Amino acid sequence: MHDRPVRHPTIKDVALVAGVSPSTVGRVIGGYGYTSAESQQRVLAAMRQLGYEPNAVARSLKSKRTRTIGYLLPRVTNPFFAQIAEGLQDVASAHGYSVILCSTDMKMERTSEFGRVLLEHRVDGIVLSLPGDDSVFKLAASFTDRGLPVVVCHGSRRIHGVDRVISDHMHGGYLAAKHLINMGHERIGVLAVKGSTTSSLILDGCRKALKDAGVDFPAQLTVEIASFSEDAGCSGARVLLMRGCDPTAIIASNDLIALGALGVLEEAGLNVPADMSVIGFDNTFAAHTRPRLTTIGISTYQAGLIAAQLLLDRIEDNYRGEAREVVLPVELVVRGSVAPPRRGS
Amino acid sequence: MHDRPVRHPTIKDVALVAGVSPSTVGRVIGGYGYTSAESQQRVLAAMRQLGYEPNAVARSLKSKRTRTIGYLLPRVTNPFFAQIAEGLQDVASAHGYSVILCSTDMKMERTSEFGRVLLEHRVDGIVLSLPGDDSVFKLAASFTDRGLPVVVCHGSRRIHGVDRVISDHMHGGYLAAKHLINMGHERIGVLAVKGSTTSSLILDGCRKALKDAGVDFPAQLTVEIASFSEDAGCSGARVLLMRGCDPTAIIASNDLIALGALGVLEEAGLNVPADMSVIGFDNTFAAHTRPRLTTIGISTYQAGLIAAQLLLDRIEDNYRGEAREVVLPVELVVRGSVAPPRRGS
DNA sequence: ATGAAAGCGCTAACAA
DNA sequence: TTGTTAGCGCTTTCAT
Repeated sequence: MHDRPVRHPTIKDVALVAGVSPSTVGRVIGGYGYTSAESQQRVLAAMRQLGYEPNAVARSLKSKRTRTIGYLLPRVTNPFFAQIAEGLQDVASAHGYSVILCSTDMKMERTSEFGRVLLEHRVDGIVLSLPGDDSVFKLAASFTDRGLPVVVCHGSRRIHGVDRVISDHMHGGYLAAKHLINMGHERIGVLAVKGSTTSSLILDGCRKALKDAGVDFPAQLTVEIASFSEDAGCSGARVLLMRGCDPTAIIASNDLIALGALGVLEEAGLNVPADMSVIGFDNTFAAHTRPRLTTIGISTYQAGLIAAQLLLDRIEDNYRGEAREVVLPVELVVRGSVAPPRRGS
Repeated sequence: MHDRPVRHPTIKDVALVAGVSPSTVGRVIGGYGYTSAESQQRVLAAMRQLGYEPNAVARSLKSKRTRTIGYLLPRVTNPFFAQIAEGLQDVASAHGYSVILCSTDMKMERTSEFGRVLLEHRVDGIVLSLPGDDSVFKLAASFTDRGLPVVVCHGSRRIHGVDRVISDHMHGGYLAAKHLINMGHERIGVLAVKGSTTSSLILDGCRKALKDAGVDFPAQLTVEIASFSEDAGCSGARVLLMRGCDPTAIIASNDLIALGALGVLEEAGLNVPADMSVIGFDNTFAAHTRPRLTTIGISTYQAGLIAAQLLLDRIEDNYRGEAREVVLPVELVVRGSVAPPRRGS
């Protein structure tokens, strides 16, 4: 119980036990240089006997590489980012890298604090999934200035000189609107998050689909909401219902928002999809709602994998060209929240 | 663009610019020993001028503390663990610690690999949220053997000499069953995960409530399922329906399982809660389903906070006594998936 | 109040 | 093939 930290055996201890010099031990462990079969056996035996674990800290000090990457995100509890994190981590650990989690809770102060810590820890690279306000640019600069590779994975706008993985949100918006139009809808409300690049791309997509179909899209049908949250979805849906523009369908900027809308519609005595169709976005919660949400599927896990890959390319110096941009395809996932509009409405 | 890693300024560079010795710079940064106001000013100015960031790696090598903790969990994409992670990280970062995320995907091999990496990285402590099979004991021992503090946060059984934070699952089972009994239910099916301590505690709680009420609880009403997943919930619900024991309510071992059951019931043409009541467990998805799930609320975020606190106590040597166990209270969260059983059924 | 110097554990250039 | 040595950036003891 009262076992105070046992000193870890060092390369020197191993050398002593094996009866060779520390550098020979180093060579065996590192697998470089020449070592006789005999030395190898003895070193290996000594390592096992002592339970030797190489000290990554000392190694990093020497090599100036920590085999550690930082992931800055709004909140891990949002499945969208958790899935990215999972992807990141899978690739990272397959390459012997560890991931430091930095869930910023969208607080500016915490974010820059995390930035400082990551810098001090001398991480080898950073993945960013943060909303695209100006502070992100400064943050990213604080990394790139020091030659640290950065990859943006969803969230912010393009940052000069930084690799980026995103999804084709505009096409997502297009697909959603198209689907509704095909079902016969003509008055489609959109819940868009104010200041969000993602939302404005979705809107662009919707506009294109509506224009292609020759359907009108008055400004009234777009409601600006404060955030990508269920609460914001509630308020947004209420506003939309009260505007009197009489929509027969709603496109939300993410599933959480759609969830809020679903609740409000239920309260209002409207049946989904009979009285009102709803389309979500991102496919995080869509399978779990009732009715199940028709939504736009985003390959978040995949995005995480690719982001890690791009980052490792830079870290291991396998790529040093211009900033790359990977745009992942999205897909319409049809479930049960869309139906043709009621006749005469 | 082609900015290859710029060398970080060191304490020596700062010393040179400030016109003092490296040790003086060290004293100013570390805030120990004596330094004249004048030196302080010059050092601070030099630091700012050079954009100096202390090197945590070098610091750790010297101090033998990395201010880093590891979190081993099954999957970040499970909100239950994501919430714990969030809590952990909040406390950790408030104390200047970073969290290394180790999402094991429940693969034994990956788990021990992560263990090795954490050991090599010389983390100061470890939080474990892993299922309680025998491998966890070995894993935990590999840490404690080296004097590394470990805290278990949900998941496994008690590990000798290791602090632990859990929730009162048994009482949760009791509350769930009691609630159903109060509504008039007498044949309550339980979906229990095979080999899970949590599930067996929930079962114990149910048994107690049923016994208190003098209600029979034949073995048939308990279905063993393979995992805490939606799929397992589906299969479990199907089995339960086919057994002919005619339950009027179901208690699931977590919300995800309940979700699966909800789907199966819907397919079977059964209305929830009119034809069948359902109670979830853990309150991760409950608010988002339709009907909204009545469930047992677990304070996961809180658990993360406390786990981090216990761990930091050990790390900073503020506590060195016997293993502690914190049992968090649970609560019944009433939503819309429970109603009295149909008359005559 | 400040500087010089040793050493944390490892790597790597050089010597033997 | 192996050993010796210097040094990564920082902390800290010991002199000054």
